[in-house]
Amino acid sequence: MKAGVATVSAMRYKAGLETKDRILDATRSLIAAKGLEGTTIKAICDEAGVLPGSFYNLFASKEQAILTVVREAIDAVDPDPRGQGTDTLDELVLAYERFLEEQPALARVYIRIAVSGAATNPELRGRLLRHHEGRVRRFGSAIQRHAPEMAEEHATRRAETLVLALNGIALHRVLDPHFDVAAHARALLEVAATVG
Amino acid sequence: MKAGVATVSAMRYKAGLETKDRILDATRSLIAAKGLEGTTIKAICDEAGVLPGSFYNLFASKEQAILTVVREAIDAVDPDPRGQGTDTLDELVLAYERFLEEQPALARVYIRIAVSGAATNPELRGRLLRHHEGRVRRFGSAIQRHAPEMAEEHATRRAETLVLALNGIALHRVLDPHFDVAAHARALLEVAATVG
DNA sequence: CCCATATTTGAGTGTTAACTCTAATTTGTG
DNA sequence: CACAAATTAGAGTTAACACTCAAATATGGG
Repeated sequence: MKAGVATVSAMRYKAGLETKDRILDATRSLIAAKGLEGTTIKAICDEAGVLPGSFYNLFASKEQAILTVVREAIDAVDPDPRGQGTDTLDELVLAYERFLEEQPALARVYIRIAVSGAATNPELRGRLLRHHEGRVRRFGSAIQRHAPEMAEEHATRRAETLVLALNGIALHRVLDPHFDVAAHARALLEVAATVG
Repeated sequence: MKAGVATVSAMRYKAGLETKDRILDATRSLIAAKGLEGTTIKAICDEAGVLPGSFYNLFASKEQAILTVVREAIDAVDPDPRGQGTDTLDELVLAYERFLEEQPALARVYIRIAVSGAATNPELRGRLLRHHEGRVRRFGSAIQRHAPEMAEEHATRRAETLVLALNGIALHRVLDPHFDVAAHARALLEVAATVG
């Protein structure tokens, strides 16, 4: 019955599953709104309408709840990581643009964790770097599909530049919620597509 | 003799000035290395070789010390904000590249604060946004100087895309200290310069 | 070298953080 | 509907946090 450090409930009843969802919802919106510093157990429990005892019945630690939300955010950046060879560059950029527009909380979590959490958690940093590399590969092959005459090395470099620029847009969105993500994503796409 | 909330020393002796420098050095490197969460009074004092009483003799609060370092970081991003009409685009990009390479601690402070501190401190967010706008203007006029036939609106948009992309590079540098900033800054410049 | 004042010391304050524990309650199943 | 297990309640523990203060010491102008 013991499962590592703390005993976490097996969640056989639906009440537990609903509570877990409420806690994750609260954690997600708190990280997005206040950052990691403002995301305390008390704040999470207040927002979720739950007491600390219930929290620790479902999560071994505060970090575990946060990491669950972070993994969710990382997964949400790419809509379909398995389909590796069909997306066009336009589709990839548009997908990221939609992610930023439609899931702003997750997008903010992604950026916040990239700069805050990665400093103290090496495993998380590795995960983010691997995720970045995967994204560059996808963008690179989309570029090569669009312009087959381009050398692979050149395409990869251009892909990385593009991904970094998109992250710059996401970063600025954290600072300025009114920032027009769509317009800038398209401006970026225009630049990237024009150059031979 | 009272100066607001707490009484901060007048710093007439050089001992106090040296201590203040050590505290600011410690604060800067701690924010860069561990983020805001890891930057505690105890950590600052240990690193600076000082006791809490000395800290509060020189700073009214922890926030004041952090804001001092943050202002320093914001100022360091632009080498000469007054010279408004002589820099070329190459020089502006190169200057940012050098800032990232030569003052990595300040660069990390800048990025960390942009996503962490700006959430809770509206005044800081406003300052960062104004700073961003100023940078976009400088980049925009450099572009127009280089390509006078370009419409101002178009130049401004391209400038903003470029600044955002550079911030994306700085963001990635926080994640990966081995990241080749120079190569990517130049790749970006190449793309921006090629397009008519 | 005096002495007003700047600076440092270091123990101490109150608060809040994460987390624990036992008892009470709710849930679904045989 | 009974009962075993899951879930919740809520007070309590421990540690770390930002910050204070009175006493001791160092500084440098006169």
